[in-house]
Amino acid sequence: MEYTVHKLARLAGVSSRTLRYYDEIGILKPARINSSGYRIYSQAEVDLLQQIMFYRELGMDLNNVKSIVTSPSFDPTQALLEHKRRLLERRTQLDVLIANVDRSIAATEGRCTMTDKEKFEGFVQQMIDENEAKYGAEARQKYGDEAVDQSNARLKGMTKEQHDESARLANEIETTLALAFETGDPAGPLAQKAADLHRQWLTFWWGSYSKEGHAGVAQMYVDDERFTAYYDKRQPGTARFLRDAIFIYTGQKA
Amino acid sequence: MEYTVHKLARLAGVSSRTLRYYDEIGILKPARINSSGYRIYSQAEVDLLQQIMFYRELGMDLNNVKSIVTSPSFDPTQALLEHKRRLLERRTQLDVLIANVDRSIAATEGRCTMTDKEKFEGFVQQMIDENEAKYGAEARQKYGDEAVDQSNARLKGMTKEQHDESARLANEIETTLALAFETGDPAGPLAQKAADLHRQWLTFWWGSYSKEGHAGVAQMYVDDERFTAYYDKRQPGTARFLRDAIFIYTGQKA
DNA sequence: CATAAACCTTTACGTAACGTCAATGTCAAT
DNA sequence: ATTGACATTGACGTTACGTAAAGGTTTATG
Repeated sequence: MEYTVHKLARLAGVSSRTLRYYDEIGILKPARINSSGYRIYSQAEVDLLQQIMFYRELGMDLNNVKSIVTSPSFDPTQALLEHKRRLLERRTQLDVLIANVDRSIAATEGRCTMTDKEKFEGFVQQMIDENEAKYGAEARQKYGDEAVDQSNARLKGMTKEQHDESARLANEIETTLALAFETGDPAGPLAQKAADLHRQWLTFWWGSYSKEGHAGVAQMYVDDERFTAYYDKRQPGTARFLRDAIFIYTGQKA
Repeated sequence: MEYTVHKLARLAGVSSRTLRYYDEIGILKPARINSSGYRIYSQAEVDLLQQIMFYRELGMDLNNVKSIVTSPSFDPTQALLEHKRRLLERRTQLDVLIANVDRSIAATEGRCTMTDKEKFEGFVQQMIDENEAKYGAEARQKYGDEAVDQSNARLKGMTKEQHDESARLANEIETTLALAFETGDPAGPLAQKAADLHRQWLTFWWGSYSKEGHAGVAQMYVDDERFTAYYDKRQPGTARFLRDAIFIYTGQKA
């Protein structure tokens, strides 16, 4: 199937100006130009436009999108998986916002009180998202393939049950950690429970366990922006808090 | 509690430039200016900023936001209820996008085909949103309460409808599954129909769908005695049969 | 066959919501 | 007393298009 600008624009729900602009900045060029100078798009361009729109939906600026989709190592399928991960993240952020608005409604009715900080929960995420959009591409380029390969290899070796178990653990870590963070005490029972869950989770992936390795990973959560972003996505400072808790758990000096 | 620009900015996760701009365009003026010309914000401004940020999150432009929040008939509590409605809408749209990306992944793996139109499902909504943002404020001012009431009714109706739909699906799964079990063939059309119904049912509850999740649940039906008991209550072996059918449906190896 | 409607083209200026200097003043703490 | 972190007001820059102008092409219709 071939499309002119307007046809493709209507299909995708964007303006023809947008497509011309995308051509201008070299992010989406038509398959060919016909004898009258009209832009003609075909299958590959339809799929690429979809990819671009996923990135845009997730708030990435066109410059970044361009550097990703024009990269020779761009893998559409991997990108789709990444889109899905980001969309799910976005949905949990939306849930935080919805919880926020719920509490705000309750507050106006005097059914509860909110601190000023709580009034902006779920919005702050934006900053992190933008940060990810800015540095994410670069980080992917740095660690990308290596990390992907590694995790894929592990994944193949795991049975589905193991996979489920690890997912369950990861989930429990997240919720326990969120609760522990509220207490503010990395030595407290909740934080130590989170650390222990994290040990279990790690043992899954490594097949073995060592206190040194555990502490090392914990430190990495603070040093490596990718992990920091992941753990801090709900509450900034969570990565650091987890590291502190794990240091105490492993008996490491902080 | 009183805030300077920077303090309030950090609290809300925006830049101080943004707050100065909001002052400039008259959308959020500080409570007062101190003797050195500093902007000082207090409680009312914190709450108003939250409102503004909800509108912004939903894609409304500042001009519209201004005309709403500066209107003498602006009702913060009503606005919060409206925010919630819009956020929930936004979430269902996100779910459409997630379903889209799921199908797109399946398509790249050759597990299904997609029309070009389907590739942009969930994006198109944007246009409607923007349209709503443009003319919504005006319409609300004109029809305000009536529209709100209507949408509230729709929400209530929707949830009941959804509830009914899921019950209907569950019922259909049970009968189809019973018939399919008679055939003894988990790859047959009846069993596959049951698997598909089960997918629909699952999508209802999860808001999204993934093969892995589907297969995981299927395995759980066999592993967890509570579920096994439920599905086997009529015919022992039904849980296992359903799992096999779903594994075939999702293309999983049994 | 003409002609209007509905496309397409490039060029170019406009806009929203800030980001980012620059030049300057204020405040708290060492 | 000075340093560093804050504040102020301009003012120009940027992104991702919108919008209009001036014109060529295609297609449907009288």
